[in-house]
Amino acid sequence: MATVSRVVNNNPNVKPQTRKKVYEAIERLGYRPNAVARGLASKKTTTVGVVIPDISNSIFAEVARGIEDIANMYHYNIILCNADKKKEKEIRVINTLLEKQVDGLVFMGGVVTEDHIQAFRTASVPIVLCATTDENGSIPSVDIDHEGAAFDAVNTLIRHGHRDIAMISGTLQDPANGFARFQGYKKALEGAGIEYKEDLVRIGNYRYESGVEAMKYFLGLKKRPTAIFAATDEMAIGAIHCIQDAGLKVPDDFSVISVDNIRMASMVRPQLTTVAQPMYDIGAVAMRLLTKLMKKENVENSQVVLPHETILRLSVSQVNE
Amino acid sequence: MATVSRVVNNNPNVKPQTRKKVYEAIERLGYRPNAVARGLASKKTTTVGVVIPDISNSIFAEVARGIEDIANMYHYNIILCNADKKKEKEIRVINTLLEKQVDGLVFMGGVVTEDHIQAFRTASVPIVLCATTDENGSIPSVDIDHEGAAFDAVNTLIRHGHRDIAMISGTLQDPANGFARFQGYKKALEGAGIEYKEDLVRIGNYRYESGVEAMKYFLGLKKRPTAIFAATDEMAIGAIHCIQDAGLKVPDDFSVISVDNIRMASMVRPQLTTVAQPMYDIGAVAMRLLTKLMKKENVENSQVVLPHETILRLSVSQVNE
DNA sequence: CTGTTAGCGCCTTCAT
DNA sequence: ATGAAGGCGCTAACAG
Repeated sequence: MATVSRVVNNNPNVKPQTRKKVYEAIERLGYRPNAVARGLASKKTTTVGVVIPDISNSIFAEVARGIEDIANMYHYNIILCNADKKKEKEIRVINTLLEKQVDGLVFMGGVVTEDHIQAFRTASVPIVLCATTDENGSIPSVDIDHEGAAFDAVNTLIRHGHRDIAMISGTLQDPANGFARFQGYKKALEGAGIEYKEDLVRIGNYRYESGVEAMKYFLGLKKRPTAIFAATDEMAIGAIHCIQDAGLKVPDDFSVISVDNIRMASMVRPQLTTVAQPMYDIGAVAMRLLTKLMKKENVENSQVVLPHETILRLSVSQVNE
Repeated sequence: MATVSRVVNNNPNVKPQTRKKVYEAIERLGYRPNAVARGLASKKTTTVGVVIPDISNSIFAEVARGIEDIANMYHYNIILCNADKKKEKEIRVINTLLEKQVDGLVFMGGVVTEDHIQAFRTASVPIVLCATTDENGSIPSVDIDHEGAAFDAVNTLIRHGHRDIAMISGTLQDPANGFARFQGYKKALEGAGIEYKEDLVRIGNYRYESGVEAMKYFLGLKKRPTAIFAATDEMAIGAIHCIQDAGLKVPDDFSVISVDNIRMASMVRPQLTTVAQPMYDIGAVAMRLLTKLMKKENVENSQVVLPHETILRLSVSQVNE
């Protein structure tokens, strides 16, 4: 019994011959170790929980791949739980995961509220935020500088001579993808001495359709903007199609730029100019950080901000006077 | 101790007053039940494992949503494991999931080989295949009729007067998305008395880029086809962009049709005509089937085939002579 | 309705 | 290098 345990756990204190015999018996009997019993006895499950806000969002899917590759590398299993963008469900899966005795948790995307912090606080295992942060930075996290990314996006518009720049924003309640990107927009305008006009901002929900809607509104303006900054690629693509469906052209009639660089960004015509966030790396770095935390290694910086990069493609052009 | 167990498990045999007291204590102590210990004692984990071949494929993501909604409805947790389209990894996660004592397993997408069947055979819990089937139909499954879907797609091309119809296929090793769809193509041609020509078929890998490549090849043909049938929407979209980048038009110069109906199909211009598979429903029905199996209810039909439907959009037109 | 008693299958000392 | 024994936290009979 104990010897079998040793063999299964690669404990060196087993005579090679015995080890071989055990393996044979395992094979013959079709023995499969019971991870539940093992977890109970050893108080470790070698699995980490990952809560993903929306499985059908390709950004999170890519982040998840990064998480997973690193997890596998360190021999952790991961159990992914979808939370459907619902706060209530997020809290629920966090608790479920904790009950399942995961050795660590990564919380992806999503707004981190006081209730989340509360749930995290009761956990006895390390937690890292991934592609999101909490406002007061008390929890280890890996993300990009959303405001900076937005700032850069709007600035490339400005450098192309645009001054009438509209924004399709996400909800301002969302500190990262929403509010921070909006702040970046405002600061870029301010930096260029361009007046901020409220009717050049529409709030969308990050998805394609809301990009279409917002653009319809801008097309209806008496004084149309010459460029559109969308908080996400999906909304930007919606805007592009709305423009095209109206018989106008990108970038001739409107330049459009956004933030994310999802796969689809290079699968539209014209290909989308956008500020890329390193999705895979965000996941990978977050998981790496978590492994350190789980091993109680001390980490110097637990609030990591990964660099973004502007990808020039074909949806932005010099403004034509 | 036992009483606490009763209240936590909603056993009715507890005086309401005692129940209340227990809840208070739970609250006060911040007690969180240990699902691992519970699983060991009760021999049930109320979780089902889901292996997803490729988390960044939106089809599987949508199927997963169907699985999840139904799982939640029946109070099962699900643990999603990505397998990266690698057979070896698929087998590994199946075993991991089984070691974790899941109460059931859904295996999504992917080719079901003899090795898979072998792994399934050692399981003592029910398994259902989802968006795939095994060749001899010995395992419960939920899928569409891939051959029929492809047949319908090619037929709508034929009804629009096309006779020079090329196909961008998946690998013929894949029985469902590959071989079956290819068979549907051939049968449709046959049914219309059109000769099958080998150089009108290219093998892709289901992804956008391979659609582009295949289309480049067709554009280079001395006698070009007038219509393209792609085995997946992604490849179809690649083909469309390849056509457009060559200065030609869809559907004026080429009609294109495919199978899947991913979200992106209506997010391209022209919007893609395609044969829709009910992704969410495939997941939902599979999970429902699994719940029945787990409860040992008897099911009449464990090989369910869901209907597909042709969605006419703008990428197919009458052939111009 | 509530408390007592065995395990669930494994890991981990402690002897041998 | 191996075996014996206790216990991980909970559920499931069984008494009372």
